[in-house]
Amino acid sequence: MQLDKLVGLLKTASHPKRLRIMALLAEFDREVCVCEFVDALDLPQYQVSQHLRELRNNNLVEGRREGTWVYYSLSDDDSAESRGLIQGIVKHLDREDYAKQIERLEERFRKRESGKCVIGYDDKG
Amino acid sequence: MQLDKLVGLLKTASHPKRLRIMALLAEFDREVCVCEFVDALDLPQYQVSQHLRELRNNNLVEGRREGTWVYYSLSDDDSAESRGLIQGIVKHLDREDYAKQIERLEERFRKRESGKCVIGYDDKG
DNA sequence: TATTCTTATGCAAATATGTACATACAACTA
DNA sequence: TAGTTGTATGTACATATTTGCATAAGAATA
Repeated sequence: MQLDKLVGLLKTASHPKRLRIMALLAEFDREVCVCEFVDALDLPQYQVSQHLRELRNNNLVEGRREGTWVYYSLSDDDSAESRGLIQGIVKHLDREDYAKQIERLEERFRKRESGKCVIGYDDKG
Repeated sequence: MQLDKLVGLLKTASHPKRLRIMALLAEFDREVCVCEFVDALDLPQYQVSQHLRELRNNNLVEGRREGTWVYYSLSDDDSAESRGLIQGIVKHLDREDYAKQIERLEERFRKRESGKCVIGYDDKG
């Protein structure tokens, strides 16, 4: 990987909220809806979108719109190499450190219907 | 690893100069003198010291003074876990991206006497 | 002690990043 | 078309990081 790209990846990953977003995506290896992140991470919607934009701009995640909802997953377009590195990084994160987030995300997954997200988020103001 | 610690590690690593310093340390798995870094990286001395301080503060490297000279190596005091992560990160760096630095460092190693650094650095102003 | 060499640090200016808010955009539904 | 809900973005402000420079501190040697 080129120096600049590796630096960009690390810089993007080195933020507590973004790291958790990536950890959740890696943990479940499954598409997650924006509103599910809002509830799981307990963040205002604009923050989730901002961090996802940052991750998108650095090719770490990709979004797929389905109607009103947008589902995110770890990027596939990008090299398998950077995906491997991401997995290698987030696996070092203590599970206790985001156990609550995992739990809340699972709770949200249970509320899906036919695998689709059907409810929004609690407004955090 | 705790969230904050992991974030700190990534943040510290996500700088082109520091990443190269760590890559060189990992590449040779050997103590490197400050003045050797100055020549290998072609950076002013104060910058090398500043980055090494940053790396030290985050427990990524440790310095050992021997007379006037100070030798740095990847931290051992710290958990083997973070050392493994560092190795995992720098191995993703294209060798071409710092081949020149490797070459210049090897050149400096050849100038050692009894394994000790005996010359200073070219002043970069 | 004075000098020289290697390394470290404090400070200020420039640059980048994070955060909050308002608001825009997109898609569905009535 | 208007209203509603989910998502995205632009802007402004606060905060952090980077950089360059001057200079200090540590250690050897004359």
